[in-house]
Order: sequence, then C-alpha cells, then structure tokens
Amino acid sequence: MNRTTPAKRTTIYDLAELAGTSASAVSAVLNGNWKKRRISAKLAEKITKLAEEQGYAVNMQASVLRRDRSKIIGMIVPKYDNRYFGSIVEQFEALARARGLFPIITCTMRDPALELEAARTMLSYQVDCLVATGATDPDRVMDLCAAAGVRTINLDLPGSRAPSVISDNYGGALELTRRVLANCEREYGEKAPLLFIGGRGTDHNTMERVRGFRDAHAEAGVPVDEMLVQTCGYAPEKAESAMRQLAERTSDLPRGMFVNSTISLEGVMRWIRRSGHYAERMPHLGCFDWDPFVAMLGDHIEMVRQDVPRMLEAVFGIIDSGATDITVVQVPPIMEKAG
Amino acid sequence: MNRTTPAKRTTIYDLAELAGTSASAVSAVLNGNWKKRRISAKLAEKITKLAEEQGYAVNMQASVLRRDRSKIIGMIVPKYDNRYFGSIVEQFEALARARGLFPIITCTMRDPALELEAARTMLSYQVDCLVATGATDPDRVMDLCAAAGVRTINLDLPGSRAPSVISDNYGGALELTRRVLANCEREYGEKAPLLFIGGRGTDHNTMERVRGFRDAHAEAGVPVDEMLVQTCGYAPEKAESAMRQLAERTSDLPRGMFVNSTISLEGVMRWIRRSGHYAERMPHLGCFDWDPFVAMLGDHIEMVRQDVPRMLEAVFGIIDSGATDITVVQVPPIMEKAG
DNA sequence: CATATCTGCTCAATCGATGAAGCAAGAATT
DNA sequence: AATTCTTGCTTCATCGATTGAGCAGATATG
Repeated sequence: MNRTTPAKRTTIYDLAELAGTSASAVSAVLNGNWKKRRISAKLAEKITKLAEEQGYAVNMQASVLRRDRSKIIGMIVPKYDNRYFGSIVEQFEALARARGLFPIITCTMRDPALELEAARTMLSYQVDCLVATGATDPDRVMDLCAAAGVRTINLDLPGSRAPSVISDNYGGALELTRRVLANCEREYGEKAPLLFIGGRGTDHNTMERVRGFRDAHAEAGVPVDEMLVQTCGYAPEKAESAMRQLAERTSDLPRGMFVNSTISLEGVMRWIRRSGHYAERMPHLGCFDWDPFVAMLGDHIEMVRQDVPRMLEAVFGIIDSGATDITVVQVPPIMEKAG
Repeated sequence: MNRTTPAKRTTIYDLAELAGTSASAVSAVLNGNWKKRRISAKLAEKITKLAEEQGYAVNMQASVLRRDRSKIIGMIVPKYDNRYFGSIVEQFEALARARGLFPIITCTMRDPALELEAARTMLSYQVDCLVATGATDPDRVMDLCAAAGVRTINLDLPGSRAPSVISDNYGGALELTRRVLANCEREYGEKAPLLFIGGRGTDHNTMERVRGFRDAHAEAGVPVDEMLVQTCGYAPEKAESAMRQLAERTSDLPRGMFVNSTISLEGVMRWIRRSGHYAERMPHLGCFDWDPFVAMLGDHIEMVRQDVPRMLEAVFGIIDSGATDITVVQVPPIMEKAG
C-alpha cells in the first residue's frame, strides 16, 4: 500500500504511529538502548518487527546531527593505482567497520590543494577522526582539523602535529640497498654504486630512504656520486625521463638501481625496454614497495613490502586508545625476493 | 579567543550574531543564493569575510537533513587490489566531484552479504544515487534502493532492474582468443585449443567471455573440451589449485590460456613458476584485464584493457540525463600487447 | 495505610541549515 | 496624497533522531 508513494521514507514517527507508541520509544528500541530506557521486551520486539517489515533505515543525517559523535572516520589517500594504497584502503575499511565506524575515503591525486579541500569537506561531514595518508602537507591538514576539534593521524608520511604511523623507511632502504649491492657484487665481482630513482626529495620517506641508501653504500665503502640520486618524482613518466637524461649524460650506467615505489618502477622498466640499454644484462633492482607481478618480472628484483596490516592496527590502536601525543610509530617492512 | 574552546564549532547562528544579522541571511549568503533572497552585496561580503575568519564550515548533516537532495553519490566496489577497480574508483571520484557530488565508496570484498549491508548503510546516509560495481547480486541491491526511491546504476556487471554499463565482454573475449590462438599457431604450426581459467561460471561477464572464447575456437575449427573451461573463481589461490588439478589429470597441457582477470593471472603465473611445467616454453597468454607490470612479463601476453574513462562517462551520462530505462551500454575494450 | 521505589512509557527541546511567508522602510507610480 | 512596488531583511516551521525530564501506575517497604 505504501508502494504507491515510494519516494517517502519511513521514519520513526511512522513506526510509532503503526505501533501505537511514541517516536521516542521507537528510537530507543532501534538504537539498542531500550533496556537503559526501560522499554518492555514486548514492545521492543513489536517495534523491531515493524521496522523490518517497513524496510526502515535510520536517517544518519538526523542521527548524526543530534549526537555528539558522528562515528564517521575519514581517510585521504593519494592514489588507488598500486597495491600499497589499495591494501591500505581495504584494511582501513575493514577495521573501521569492525568498530562500528563508517569510513569515508577521498583520493587526492597527490594534489596539495585537493588534499585541503578534501579535509575541509570531511570536516563538513562531521568526521570524528581523519587519517591522512601520504599527505603532501600533513601539518596544514592537521591545523584545519585541530581548529574543528577533530583528531588526526598521519599514515605513511609523518607530520609534526599529530601521531604518525610509518614504515621504517631508513631500515628498509638500508637492507634493500645492501641486498642489491650484494647481488651486483656477486654477478660482477666488484663493488659499484647503485642509482636511486623516484620519489620527491622533499618528502620524509624519500629522505629517509636516501639516507639508508647512502649508509649502505658507506658501509660497503662505495662512494655515491650526486648524479646517482634522482628524486625526480613518483610518476612513471618522470622516472622514464630521468633515466633518459641520465643515459645521455653518461655511458657508464649503474648495474643496479634502488627504485623508490612500484609506480616509478613502471617508468624505469618502460625505459629499459624501449631504450635498449641493459639489453644483454638486466640491472639488479630493488623496489621500495611490493607488487605481485613485479615479483614475477625476474629473479634480479628485490622488494620491500610495507607491512600494511600492522600499520593499520597501529593506527586504530591510537584511535582506540584516544592517545594524542605526537609520536611516530615505525613499522618494520618485510623483505621480499622475486621469483 | 575562541582558541580556548576548540571543541565547539562555528554555526550560522554564531556568524549571525557576530554580523548582527539573522541566521537565515547567513545561510543564504553562504550557499550562494543570496541574490535570489535579496541580500545586499554589502552584507554578503561582510558575512563571507566573517565566515572565512572564523573558519566556518557548513554542517552537511544538518544541511542534508533539511534539503531534499543530499548530493551524495555512493559506489560499492568489490576490491581495491587491481588496476581496473582502482581506476574505476579514481574516475568515479573525479567525475562526481566535478558535478558537485560527494562520493562515498565501500568495498565489499566480493561478499554478497556485505554488499547488501553496504547498500543499506548508504541509504541511511541518504545517497541520491548508488552505483553498484561488479555486484554479485545487483538486483537485490536495486530492490533495496528502489524501495527507498534511490536510483541505481550497474557498472561492470549488468542487472535486470536498472541501467547498466559494462564492457563488451563477448567482443573483447572473441578478439583476445583469436589473437592467442593465432600466436600459438604461429609458434607451433598447428591449431590447438586454449584453456579458459578464472571467474565465476555464474556471473554474466564470465559467461559472455566464455561464449567469445568458444566462438573464436569454433571460427578456427578447433573443438573445446569441457575440461578446458575452468571457471574456478577469481582468487589467485583458486586459479592456482585449478591449474594443479588440471595438470594431475592430463599430461597434455594447453599451449595457450585465456586468463579471466589479472587477479587470476597472479595464481596462474605462480603455478607456472612453482610447478616447473612450461619450463622450456612459456604458454601464450591472454588476460582479460590490464596491468602495467603484466605488460612487462614477456611478449607472449595479450591483454584486454577495459575502457574505464568511457565507462564512467557513460555512467555519469545516465545520471546527468536522469534516464531510468533498463538499458545495457556496452563499451568496447582496448586490445593491448605486452612489450 | 502512607510513603518510597520501580517500571514503562511520553513530552518536548535540541542539533544546524533551509526557505516560505511576512514585514518595514523607501522608491516609484497614479 | 494615496497606492503599489521594490528592497532588504527577519521570523519561524521544518527535516528525523536523540535524550533529559517527567508522569502515571504497580509494587515494595516501613
């Protein structure tokens, strides 16, 4: 009979009328605290049944407006085009849902302006908490949120105004570099420096990884020429053109590389294929990030896989505990070998 | 001075008080229809400035509660672990934002129960429209939404109760199979059937692709044994174990395969590596879906890349036009060759 | 028997934004 | 001078759910 007016949604008032009771009772029953509000089990059952029959769904807008906490949790993330961010988002959703929180996610395409815009929009939607993943300018985001009294947590890239959860970039890079150096030495019988390529020279992760890269070289007694650190950005095109330019400047290309993300690796691999350099012998590669197909590209590739489950548990650990002290949790990544 | 009470958010009432005017005027100014409401430019400017100073942000929950349209658009998506869904989500967000809509996305892990649960939650948040991507049971989702008067559109998998936008699965599969058959014939000098592996035998896409697969074989005059159609599910593990079982049952493994998604390809490749079969000669592969690293796996792989930009334009075309007739838009995919 | 306590509800204010209706003062028209 | 229009606002009800306060009747306690 209400099939004739499909546009109108059932509200607690409709249910109250049908049940011959008050909206207040309906609300109490449907949000589960009817015992606290001393509603009889009989009435509770009646209302629950009616709600089901009528296909009732709470109006979250009304509910959130009234309550003090929205139970909405936001995340901003740079891209969805690789397994790292993909699994971050999947885990985030799963853990949020497990806690009865509603996750909303926005992808910012690595654009600082969109980042702020997205944060502002999330504040408008009354998020209780915002996780900023790989934010270009985490502190600006934090300031915005702080002004609205909203907690924030940095993931992947650390900030100075909120707790952060990141990988142990230095440790991972140190170990990755060691392995690739060893692979090169094993094949060529002599120590030679690697090329570092990809990432932004200004971001914390890249800086830490470069530090690990340098320290591993120092450890091995191998000097690193400035030209060998190419923090050209993440995009495949940028990595590709950095390779091209490097090849123009030197004929003595490095035998191994540290590629700072799968996304940069895409460009590097493309250049290797197209340019014909390394035609007889593939360079030894180390990739900071993991992808199942990269793992199949050959046995000359070492990877660092960031421990996403542990990172997100750390994030929700902070959220659950309510901690707001500005700490940086470093999660050790996992070494993976191709093949 | 309001730094002391950071928890309390500025509302239009606060701004009204500060500006010595009414909340109504503030609202009119801030949502842009102050001309229509005959507010003077002078007051408008004053309010705008104040809002900026105070870091005011609308409470969307209140705003949506009052309005008839929420301008929230929902999407449910199975996974974030491959480039296809990753780009769908990125495009969806971009196109939604360009229209002033707020996108909310939920990943259902291919779980039908979660699918319905997610749809219900989105209805609670008053979405104006829901795009169901790759839904296991699109029609159930549609029914839910229809009861609430919410429009829906199917993406990737078609449904029978709402407009759908999908790839031309048959055409893509036909062409892909032709190419892989030709590659095999070129190398081995004789025609031989391929193996179809991955996907769910019950889903529309898989059925269409199997049809294309069969027709291409028929065209070439090559009979297809039932054992050669292995719709074992998408997960890598399932593909891997299907390969294992096939190898146990026959020593005469096919020289080429049609792999029904990159995610299944992961399992197939893993099995190829581990089992040692195909050690001398890699099989010719066709993969229905594209991934940049798969493209680098060797020159024996052909891929079908679904035309995500065009698919999402079609989706928003339907949304913009307000059409609700139950049509299926088929977007031709793009053939890509490895290397 | 009188009072206190408990049970099972209802009432009404509230969250913040929106917009129809209305009102006062000035400008234009007859 | 009287009337109508226009301008620039304000008032107030409303969206739907939540929750403190309160109230009637039943039950327990002194």
